[in-house]
Amino acid sequence: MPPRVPDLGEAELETLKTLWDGGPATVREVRQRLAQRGRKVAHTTVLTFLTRLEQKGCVRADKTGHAYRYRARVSRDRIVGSRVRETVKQLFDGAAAPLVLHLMEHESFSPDELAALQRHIDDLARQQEGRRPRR
Amino acid sequence: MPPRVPDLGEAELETLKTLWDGGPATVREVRQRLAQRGRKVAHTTVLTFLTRLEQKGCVRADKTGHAYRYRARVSRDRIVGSRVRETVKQLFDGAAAPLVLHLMEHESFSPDELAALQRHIDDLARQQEGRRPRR
DNA sequence: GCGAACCTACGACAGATGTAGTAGGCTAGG
DNA sequence: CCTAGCCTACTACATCTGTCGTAGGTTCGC
Repeated sequence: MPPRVPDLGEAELETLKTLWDGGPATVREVRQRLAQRGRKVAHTTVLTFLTRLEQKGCVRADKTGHAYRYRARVSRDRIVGSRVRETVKQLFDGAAAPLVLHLMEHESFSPDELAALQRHIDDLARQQEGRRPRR
Repeated sequence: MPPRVPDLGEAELETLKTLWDGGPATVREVRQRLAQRGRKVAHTTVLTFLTRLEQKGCVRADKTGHAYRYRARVSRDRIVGSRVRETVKQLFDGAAAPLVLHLMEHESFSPDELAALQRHIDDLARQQEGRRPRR
């Protein structure tokens, strides 16, 4: 439904993540969260991030007390989905399967993760079988 | 081994792709290939892309005849690998499994692709079994 | 030998992004 | 009340990227 997911810079995304993970917060708080994640920037820099995110429609600012409190207006899923799609498009011509293969070949998985993936893929396969033969 | 994979802009990546896919080429040829992919830009723009890619160490220019011929110096795998890693890091804190799950839930796969993925994942699982129990 | 065609080196420029300083306003404690 | 602190609105600026135009050298056909 939402018209379009705007492009976000790396720092902007990082900022948004602090809101998804820690809930609504003031500039000061966001700054602390960013610092914990290793991004140590000036107070006004954080304000800039938040302001730009607001212009892009990704966060909302509510006056509470003396300071504004910012909260995410787009879900993590939406952003993640669009970024992943973007990557798939750029690197694999839009085909997801090659990316999955790539990941299976170049990244490592714990036994648990592997089992989960197996289960998931089996489910997908079953769904498809159930749909195709059509009786 | 290579020190580092430099950051590439979207257009730069697109340009590199034409070299991977079609082999070494002149500015003129690269321009045509880009046009076919829907990116219609001026001759000098392509030259700029190629020049920047050269500065970043991604392509090499050989004087052949009157015009330079550019060829990729980094493999597609290296670039793809680093981009994927980057994405995984930014969106999933570096864990590949969640991305695979995400893809399985939000993207679609043909029966063939599904089968291939299944095979692949089973292989991985088998490998792990064989390594863990140790006899 | 000349002009047309082509080639590359530079310089430019706008927009996006990361980063920060300044200035002026509001708040709360004394 | 008045001051010390905190808050936000602006402005600024460097870099990176995508896009070109101009200018000057090279080549090739005639």
